This record gives sequence, structure tokens and C-alpha cells, in this order.
Amino acid sequence: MTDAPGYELPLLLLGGFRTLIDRLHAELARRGHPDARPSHGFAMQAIGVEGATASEIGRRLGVSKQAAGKTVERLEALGYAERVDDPADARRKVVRLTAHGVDVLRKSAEIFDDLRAEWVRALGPERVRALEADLRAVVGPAAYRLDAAGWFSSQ
Amino acid sequence: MTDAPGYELPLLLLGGFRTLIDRLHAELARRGHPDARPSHGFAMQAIGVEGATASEIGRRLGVSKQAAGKTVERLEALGYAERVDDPADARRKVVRLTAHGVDVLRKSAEIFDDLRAEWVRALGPERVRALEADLRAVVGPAAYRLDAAGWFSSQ
DNA sequence: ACGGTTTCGACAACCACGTTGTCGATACTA
DNA sequence: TAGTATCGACAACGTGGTTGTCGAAACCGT
Repeated sequence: MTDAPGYELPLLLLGGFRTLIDRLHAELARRGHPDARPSHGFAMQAIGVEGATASEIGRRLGVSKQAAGKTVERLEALGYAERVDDPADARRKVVRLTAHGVDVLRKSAEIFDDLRAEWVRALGPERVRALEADLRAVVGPAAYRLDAAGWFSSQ
Repeated sequence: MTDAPGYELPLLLLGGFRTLIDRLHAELARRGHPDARPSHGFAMQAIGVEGATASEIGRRLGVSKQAAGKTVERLEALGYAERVDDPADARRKVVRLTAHGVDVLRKSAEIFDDLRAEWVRALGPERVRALEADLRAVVGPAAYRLDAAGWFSSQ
């Protein structure tokens, strides 16, 4: 039994991520969010329940404030976010999630739990826990960075 | 010990993929390929050692022939591919990898093997094999599809 | 052998998402 | 109060997609 070639590892990891995200968005579409895209999820996480300015969102996503501004525009057009003037600072416009936007995040968390439960049914609880622990060990806290949306294409 | 929330799984999988790809390209840059991008790797795999037409590359990557044509243009500009007329069919222009392009694929395979060896040092050979086997089980053959390059943003 | 259909690559217009650079307005600070 | 830093907006551009159209070439059935 010879070891798998090294190039399989990234393909399997991407494949796993991709099947989860594809199934998330298929389910989100079924539950009232057909327009949500993977990158929107990262952007809405960057906005957070507190709200944030475009510049702050850009810093959290690891992109320029201009790019963040455009992303906010699209989220606004889709009804996931809204911009309000900050009374305490006339330069700032605070971006806040709408009820629709908060609903996406809440439903996404539910669906991800369901998907993990499917993996548990397929692999058993120990293997899933081991998978998570091993990935945590090699990836470290970098896994929880939000600057992953447009990472692949541009670099 | 309560289970991890479901949203960690995709973050860990993406994080693992990302660290591998980031380290691959850091190492490729060091070994004479500073211009290679993650998407170029998928495109060059689609071309293959045999060569292929833009239309065929598009089918393999799951994008339109126009998009594939633009990708080939960029690979050509970077010196990774070249286009030659097909003497047997005046409509076709066959895209072939240059020696420079073949070198990227060869070095990438080497580097991926090195990176897997690092995971083996960190986790042990059994855990890495189990990780691969578990992912193969839940992802199936979909892991080896090539249409992953621009998948995240557009969907 | 010829006419209809398919396939090839090219071109144009457009969208999503990123970049740099610039700008006026506002806030902060020495 | 003067200088500096930050905010959002705008413009121009790059990259990687899309759809639609087009002429040229190949294929295929009668």
C-alpha cells in the first residue's frame, strides 16, 4: 500500500470545502436566499451584528476599502445590508445587516450543523472529530481568517 | 467535550487547502516561477501534455470556450503555453505547454509531495492516510474535477 | 457533389471583484 | 490653529467569467 501522491491532498480539501459550500447554497436557495453567494457570507461575517464601516470591512476581509465599498453596494442591492450615516462622525457611513442578512447567517449556521451531522453519519463521530483536530493542528488559527473570498483568483 | 459547530468544517478545509496552495506558490516563486497563479495550475492540467484546443480546455474547466481562450492568452503571455495551427483542421489551433509550463507541473508535483511529507511529520502517517480516506469517502470522485478555478466567486 | 448542421476561433459588450491613485470633507492632534 | 490621518467616492484598469454573434472550415446524409 503506497502512499497517495501529494497533489491529492489539496484536491481533497478543496473538494470537501466545495461540496459543503455547494450544498449550503442549494439549501439556502431552497429556504428563501437564492441570491446569496459564497463571498457574501464572508462579507456579512465581516460586517457582523454590530455593523462596520466600509474601511473596517476592507481591513477584516484583507482587501482595499474601495473593494469593500463595492461589495457593500452589492449586498445593499440584494437587501442583505443597509448604510446609515453615523451621527457621531460625518465622514462615516455604518453598514448594518438587515433582518434578511441576519437570516442568511442564522440559516447558514443551521445548515452547516446539518451537513456536519451527515459527515458523522458517513464517517462516524470519532473520524470527524479527528479530521477537525488534525486540520486545526496543521492550519492553526489561520483557518478562521475572513480574507478568503477573492483569494484564489487574484492572490 | 461538546462537538465543534458545523461552520468550522468548511473553514478548516479551506484553511488546509489555502495553506498548501500558498506554500506551493511561495516555493514555485523561489524555483523560477514567480508569475504562476493557482488558476494557472488548473488550466495547465486541462491542457495536458498532449495539448488541447481552447474549446476542449473550456469543457474540461467547466467554462465557456471564450473564457478558456482568454486564459490561454494569458498563459501564452507568461510563456507557459503556445498555440500552433492544426494542419489537419484549419479551424483548430492546438494549445501546447512549453518547456516552462511543463516545468511548473513537474515542480508542483514535487512540492506537493514535500508538503504532504510535512503533514506526515506533524500528524503521523496514519492520520494523514485517514484524512485522505475520509475525504475521499465524503467527496467521491468529484474531488478530481478541474472546474474549480473560478468557482468560488461566480458560482 | 452538394446543402445543411456542427464546430472552430474571434470579437464585442457586459458583470463581478479586485487593484492604485486621487479627491474633498471631516476628525484628530501637537 | 495648522498639519495629519481617515472617511467615502470616483476613475481607470486588470482578471476571469458570461452571452451573443460571426465567418470559416469540417462533417454528414441524401
